[in-house]
Amino acid sequence: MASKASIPKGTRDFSPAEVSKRNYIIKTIQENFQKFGFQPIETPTFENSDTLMGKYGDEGDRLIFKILNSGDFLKKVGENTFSTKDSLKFAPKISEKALKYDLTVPFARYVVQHQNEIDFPFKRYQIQNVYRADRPQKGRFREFTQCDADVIGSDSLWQEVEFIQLYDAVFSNLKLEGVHIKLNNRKILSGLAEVIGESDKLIDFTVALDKLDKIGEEGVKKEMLDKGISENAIENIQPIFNFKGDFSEKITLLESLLSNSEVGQKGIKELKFLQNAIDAMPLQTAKLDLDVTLARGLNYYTGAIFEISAPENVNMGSIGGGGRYDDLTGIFGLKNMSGVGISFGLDRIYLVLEELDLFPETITENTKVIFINFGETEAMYAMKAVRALRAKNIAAELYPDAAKMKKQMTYADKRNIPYVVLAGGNEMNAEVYNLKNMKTGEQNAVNLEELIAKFV
RNA sequence: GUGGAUGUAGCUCAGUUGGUUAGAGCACUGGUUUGUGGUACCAGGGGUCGUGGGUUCGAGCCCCAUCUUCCACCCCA
Repeated sequence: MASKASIPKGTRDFSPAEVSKRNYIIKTIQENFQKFGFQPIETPTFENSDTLMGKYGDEGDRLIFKILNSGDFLKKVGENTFSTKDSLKFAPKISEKALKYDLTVPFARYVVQHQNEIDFPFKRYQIQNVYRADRPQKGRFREFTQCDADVIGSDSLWQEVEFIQLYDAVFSNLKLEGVHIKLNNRKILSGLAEVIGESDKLIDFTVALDKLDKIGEEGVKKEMLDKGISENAIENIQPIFNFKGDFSEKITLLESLLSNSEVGQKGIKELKFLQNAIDAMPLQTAKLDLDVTLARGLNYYTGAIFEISAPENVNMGSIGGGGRYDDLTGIFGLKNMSGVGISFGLDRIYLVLEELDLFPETITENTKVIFINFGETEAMYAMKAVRALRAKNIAAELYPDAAKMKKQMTYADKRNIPYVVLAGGNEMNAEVYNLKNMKTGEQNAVNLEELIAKFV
């Protein structure tokens, strides 16, 4: 029985127009990745479960798609495991593979596995789909595309500078103005936790702080109290709730706040380095912000943290993010490899460009000219011209059937094909082609040479 | 994983306190126009009202379950 045609929730089909638009974004990102010296790699769509499990925290484990083993896998499960009905214990017995959850962890695995073939520092980019068993929402899918660039094997802060410039270059090329590159540093967060004497609650502290723009000052304080952070400690960091001003003013404020924290001072030094570099080489369209409430990827980020927020007039969360991780490959047994990387969220950038109507108009235009089919001998005459045009790299096609003129014209119009050639008996005798501009309606007879010249 | 909305033609949506044969616009097909599309006019095709149960003489409308999509939380691109 034929089932109703459908796709799993959180996944999408892409129409020709959508693919064209996606390719436009991908091409822009890819060109810039290459311009900045990154080389492409690809990793499998699925990995061994133990490569992924435990790398993203408990929440992450829950969101990893697990792949059922092949064969009669239940036979291999012991009666004990079976009868306890404990999914956590049961799952690994029947599933040894999982869909990849992001590009960073598989990249770390790749680096460790191929360390002897890689020339460090290794600059790689990767544009692939990743999968999350999340509940879909606006701009949130279960299959989506990430575009990552990472450098591994260098702890130079110039890499951070380059990534800020890379973000700026891509969004400038896409004509997306008003993008904010939000910057923070794990060392600043550690410093803050340190000076209030709550270093052991760093994660709770930062996760709560991260919600400042969402639940407000009171909400954050309440969450901190709930997590066991003392009232006194919260008072000590009161200034960061009114953290206003430009980059320099914020740094000054942090300097006094973190004067007693060694790690905090280190974070400030890094921020200053980036600020100096960007001051000397200003960004084109993006804006660099210092945002101490930014706390993403704390499971592995150790230095800089980036997050890209869409222009304020669109309701979309972050459209990219990244950061510095000092020991990502350590979990796979390769120590002392500092890395830093960023990611572009293709699907969200798409939604933003769509909402702001920023896709170029010609993007869905592919075929430049279509030939009307008047019958077999006329089709042969047309096909010779089609072949000549294609030889010159011009996308041309012949309508396959000798259908009614109206139908063929409508087809050209719907396909957004800018030119139509009408060549019937009269034109054949005169050895010309009647070229019609679909936009202006203009029409004139040209010979084959002139026809080709129109398009090159 | 938690909470709240939603689903009627290919698409966007009407559909009265439950009452005959479920509508519109757009799209599609054909015609006005047998060598000219995008504008106009005429005609036509297309829906077991998400799915499965239930209440009722009678359900698109009420009840239950389930799925989809959307929104918020958690988390995140």
